[in-house]
Amino acid sequence: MHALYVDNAAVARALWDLAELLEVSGEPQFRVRAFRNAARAIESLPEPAAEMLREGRLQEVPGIGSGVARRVGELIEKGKLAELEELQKKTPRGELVRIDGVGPKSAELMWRKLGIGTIEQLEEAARAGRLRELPRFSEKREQKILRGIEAFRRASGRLKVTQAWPHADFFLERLRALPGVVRAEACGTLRRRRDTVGDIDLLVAARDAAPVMEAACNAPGVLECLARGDTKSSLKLREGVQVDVRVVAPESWGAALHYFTGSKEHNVAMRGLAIQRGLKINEYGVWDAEGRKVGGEEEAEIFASVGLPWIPPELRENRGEIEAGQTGRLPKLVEVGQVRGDLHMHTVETDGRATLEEMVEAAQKAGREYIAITDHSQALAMARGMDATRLRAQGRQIRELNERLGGKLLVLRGIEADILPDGSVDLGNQVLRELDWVVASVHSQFGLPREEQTRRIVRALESGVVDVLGHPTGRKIGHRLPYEIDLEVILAAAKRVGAAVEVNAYPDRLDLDDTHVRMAREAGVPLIISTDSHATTHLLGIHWGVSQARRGWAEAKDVANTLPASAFLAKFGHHHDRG
DNA sequence: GCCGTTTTCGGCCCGACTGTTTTCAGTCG
Repeated sequence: MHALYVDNAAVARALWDLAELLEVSGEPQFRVRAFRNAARAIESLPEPAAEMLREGRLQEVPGIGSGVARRVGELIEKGKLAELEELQKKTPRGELVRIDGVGPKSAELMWRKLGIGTIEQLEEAARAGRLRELPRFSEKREQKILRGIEAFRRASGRLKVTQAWPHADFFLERLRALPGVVRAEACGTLRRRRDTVGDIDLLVAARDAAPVMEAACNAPGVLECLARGDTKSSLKLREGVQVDVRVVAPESWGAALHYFTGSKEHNVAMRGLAIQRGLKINEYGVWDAEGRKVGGEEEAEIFASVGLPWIPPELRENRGEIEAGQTGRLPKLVEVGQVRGDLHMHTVETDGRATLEEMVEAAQKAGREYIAITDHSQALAMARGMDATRLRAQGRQIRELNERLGGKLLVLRGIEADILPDGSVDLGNQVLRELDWVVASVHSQFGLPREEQTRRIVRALESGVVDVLGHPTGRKIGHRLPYEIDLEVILAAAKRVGAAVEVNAYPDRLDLDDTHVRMAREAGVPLIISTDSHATTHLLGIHWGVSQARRGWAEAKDVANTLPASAFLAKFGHHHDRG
């Protein structure tokens, strides 16, 4: 049978769905967890699972055995899992467990007693106060569930950037290979690098649009063609993603790219400037009062026509970028190539999937000059957090490793220490002072009132042992809202004690986000962009964080880990006795 | 379902919080 195009994200998604449905069906946790582990493993594979399966190497991946391999095979052969479809028919309530505060037991109970099978029905029941009829449910619980639904909704229908890019790349590659295609790019929110995207907008420059429309609609993975015009088609992919493909003539490329990149607010402001100059900007070009075309092939021409330098897409939100351009004050945004250090990552010692040596090797390949190993501290029992003894043992390992590396990569002895509810930092100052690098993060008590949560974090910063506040707002995109904090107060405290704030590049987090980055920058608090890697492949994701920093107007000078190792250590090296 | 092997069976990160509990089930990380 002919093999279908099924990317790793799609395989992983099928496994996630399967795990979810098995969970609410009352399957043993271990079986459910096995599928989730496998899904995570597949998500972070450096190459297509389909290929590894064909070459018989898939089962070598930790977490993937014969069961998962068989299911991956079925997905590639048939594009679906019979078992999954069966469960979806029988067990429509799987999606309920996506809501923070709803687990398998509640989902099952709500289904059995109230017939609630979808998030929509759950919301309706919670609003109507019907959930409190259930045992162990209350009005308070209903409110919590409604908040969970809000967090889910805020990202629902939207894709995380990591999910969107592989689809965009897949199409771009195919489209660029077509004869007659001059250029092809992703635009819209994808090009502006927002943390989530609604749909995928692709722009193609070609003289003849028909072959492009043809190729797009018939690409593998296209479930249906929602609309097919002469120059624009909308496709729905099997994974539920919508892709819009638009073709323009090469001489309109720049104008169209600008137009479809947006944001709408930015475009409105730009067109306003054009009107002041007696010009008109549309997606085909820039036109003077007599209707003559005065530009449009290159994007820079659009900006030049209204007296602006080219503005990077990440800034195009009408948040002052036009004024900055007019006054020559556009920031020189940080670039991914400028990041030298990665200061947040985990190993098998706690909840990472790679060993210290594997992480070091991968970090070298990723081009880092220095890294910090920051496994969890003991308070995070779920991740097998380290006590002082294990931490010191790891420190000795790192010291030996540094000797062997001979300076090719500098490995800092670090930790991601829990900020306890009272604001103390797990493991205590004495132990932490032996380290080179301390990330401190909140992993518990997310629901504290704003003042208390703020005070907790400020107190941790004031301990003086914290180098950087990890994922400062705690959000998980599409799952958990940020916890309630007064970031201004926290930034002021960080500034006072000389601590940095993290731009966590992990795609589920992207925390700080763009607006918070800008606040930190304006408060004069250094940023640290780190991957929070739990596997070697995650180390390559630093650019997700760089994009958020760029959206927050960050320059290299605002990002401390763009410094060479020596300068970085001079800035943060208040510790001593470095290996 | 995955894993390891002194193991092809019998384990599988497990402690803390929350709410509603009158002793703990459910959820989270």
